[in-house]
Amino acid sequence: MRGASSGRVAVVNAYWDGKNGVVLVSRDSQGRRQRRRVAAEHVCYLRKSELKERTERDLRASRAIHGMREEDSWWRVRFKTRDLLRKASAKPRWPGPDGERLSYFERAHVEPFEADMHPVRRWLTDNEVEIQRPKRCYLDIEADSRVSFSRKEEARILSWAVVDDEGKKWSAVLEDDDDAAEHRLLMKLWRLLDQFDQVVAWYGDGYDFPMIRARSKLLGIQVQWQGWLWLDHLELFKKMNISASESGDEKQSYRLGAVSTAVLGETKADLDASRSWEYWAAGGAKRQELVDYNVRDTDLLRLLENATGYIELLQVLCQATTTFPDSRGMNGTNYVEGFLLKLARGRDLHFKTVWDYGGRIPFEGAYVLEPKKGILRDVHVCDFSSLYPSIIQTWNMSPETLGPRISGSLDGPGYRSDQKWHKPRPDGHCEHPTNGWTFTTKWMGLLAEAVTELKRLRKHWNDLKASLPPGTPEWKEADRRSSAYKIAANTFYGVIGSPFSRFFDRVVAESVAQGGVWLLKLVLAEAEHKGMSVVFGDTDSAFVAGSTEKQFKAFVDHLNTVVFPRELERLGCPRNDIKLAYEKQFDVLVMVTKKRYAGNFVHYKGSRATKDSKPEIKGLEFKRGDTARIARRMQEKVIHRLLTGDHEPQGYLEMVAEWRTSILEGEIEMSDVVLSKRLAKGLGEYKAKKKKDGTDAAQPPHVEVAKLLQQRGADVSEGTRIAYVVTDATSSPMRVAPADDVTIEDVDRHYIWENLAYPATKRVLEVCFPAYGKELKALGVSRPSARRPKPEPGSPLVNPRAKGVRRRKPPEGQGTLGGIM
DNA sequence: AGCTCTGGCGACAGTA
DNA sequence: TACTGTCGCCAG
Repeated sequence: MRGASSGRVAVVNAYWDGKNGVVLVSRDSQGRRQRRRVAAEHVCYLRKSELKERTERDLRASRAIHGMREEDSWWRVRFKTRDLLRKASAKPRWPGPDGERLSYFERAHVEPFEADMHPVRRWLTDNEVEIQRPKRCYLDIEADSRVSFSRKEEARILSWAVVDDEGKKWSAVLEDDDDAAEHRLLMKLWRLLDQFDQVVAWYGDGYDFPMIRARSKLLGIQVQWQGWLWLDHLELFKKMNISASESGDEKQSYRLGAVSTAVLGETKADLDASRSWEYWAAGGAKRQELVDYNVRDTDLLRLLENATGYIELLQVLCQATTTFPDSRGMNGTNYVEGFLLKLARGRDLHFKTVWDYGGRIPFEGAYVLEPKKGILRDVHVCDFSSLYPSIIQTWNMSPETLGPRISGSLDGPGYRSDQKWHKPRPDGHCEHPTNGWTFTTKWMGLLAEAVTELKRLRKHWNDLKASLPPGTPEWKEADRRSSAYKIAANTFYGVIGSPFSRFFDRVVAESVAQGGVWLLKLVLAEAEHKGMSVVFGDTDSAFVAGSTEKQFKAFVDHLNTVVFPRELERLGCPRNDIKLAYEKQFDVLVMVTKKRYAGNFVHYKGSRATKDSKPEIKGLEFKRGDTARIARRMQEKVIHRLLTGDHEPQGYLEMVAEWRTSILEGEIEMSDVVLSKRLAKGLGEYKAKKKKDGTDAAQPPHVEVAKLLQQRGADVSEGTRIAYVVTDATSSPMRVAPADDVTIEDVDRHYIWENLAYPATKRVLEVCFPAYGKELKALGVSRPSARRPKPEPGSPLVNPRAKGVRRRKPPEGQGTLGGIM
């Protein structure tokens, strides 16, 4: 075993027992699970220079203290329990006799560092540790469907299925509807799980995990819950897939069925799980159907992992950051902490205590250029490779490398806003280009080192991606992995900017972002200087027209070899990791607004686009999961036509007019018009505004619908997607209904056209054909207005059949939406 | 053991 | 009709 020979301890899991022990779980060379208990260390660090003799004496004499020892310029003070440590270091809930809310250490004028650190993280940090690959299984359970989700703990578990990595399957089903049978069912599950370390379930954190935990407790089954790595596959999928998914279709639903269809082309077993009880109660073949369904569903998780590799990716990330691959391991603050604390060992560095959230401290972020809108030809795009990580490296930015500020604005009475003060830059420091802060160059900062490894991994997948034709499945796979490392690398910056993190440093975070603003503006200015035309830029990318491919390549080279080195040297940067890359060219680019555009590739990093290459679409409704499908389809159609080079407005007006008629009069499917939005918080947390007359104002439609669903006992916890339709948009607030409550006949057709379907397409056409604004606008009106004179019968722009009037059936066998569906 | 960040668009409810 | 505040989702 590698762990043993290199003096490292290999662990597959570890947990705190809640008192004074940390339990280490390992796999020995035969693959057997071993448990070992070590002491939990409840520790904080105090600066020697801050600790007064009197306080030191107090601490030594205190019965709360286990002991203290010197470590370089720090005192490491070990408390007997975590509670005692918290008492000494956290702000007390109530004021003391003097009316002040001060902790013991605050009163002693010494700042405790890392006091809140979890005992497991403490152990992982202080020891040479290797995170082992867990034995993984996938789990899914079926429970009594008669019990509403909100009372799910009262539902009896009917069956479970477990599948391992190789596809070996286990399952069991409830024998009788009583506690003894359920007890047997769960005992079988726990005995099986005992051979695994990691349990993966879809929406596990929201359903399966709390469920088996609650039922086991209820039935008196004692298990050491923390002995497993519980991983919610859905949450992981969302985190990793968000930047890889192509259209809003993929985001509309994260139900397992929808995701597996999108990723695997495979549909969930055909069984209505909301009637699980009936299947079970019927017994015999019906009951077996339920079990088969349960097993197949579980196996989908394994197949999904085979197709995406996301769990493997998490494994890689966790091993690199000394973090366990469970749901918490996905958390950025957590794995960044793991990585940085390890890196800080032996550097005489410790980090602040974060018992409580210190409050938001906002800072300035990236620069987004107002785009040139409409149809643009031959646009070249360059972008900085891993911009924020490179900035961190180049200026050696890190909380502990921050030096003095040497310039700033002279604001106050008597000064103009552009007047600045300056001091000379001290030796051994480099200078931020715009905010006056300096960073030492005498040693390498923690952040810079951390970022280097992630950049290396990302480069590997990016190189592969660039060698493949854009849009192909291999390209997408490489893109997915490269995105995951990008997410991780950018997380380091994000965590520095997060007040929840012990590494939070507003100055450093803002310096990173503003370094990016300065660099991007350098590029834009240079392009203008070279006579090119800048059409857009966002954070780390510049969109430029008026250049040939060769010229643009030379332009990028010039920046890399002349401009950046010159400017960075002027600022005293110790190194230059800034690299601009020629990313792609579009022959047609439809620019709608900031962050919303569609482009047709000529090439991507030199790889020529093929017939099968899909266009790049960003930010538009097509990409969004909270839009109506009909809006996405229409917009997609228009975008594709525009990108093929058909820029004749008349054809588009006709196409829109046809769609308009179809939507107002033809047949539409519910799935075309359903809206689906996530509850971003619990229902009670939404702002409840009062109207001027003192009555309650309406909340957003999806929240109103969620309130209704809650009354029926449905799951409306944070994160739930609420599917709804608008049944009458003429009233304010609009009348809405849960999608499952109504049929297409109940949906407000004018609303569909005027608000759901057309606007997304209209905005695209408006920027492309500004001369046709009037016509495009007129097409958007369908509802007869009481104010307007009654339209002539047969007028092309007004639907003669108001809502509720029976519609004629469309001709047999004809697509109703002009063939777009 | 709850929490990467900022910038930005568009939908709605409500006000003036 | 223009504007404000809240919300969700997306770009980077």
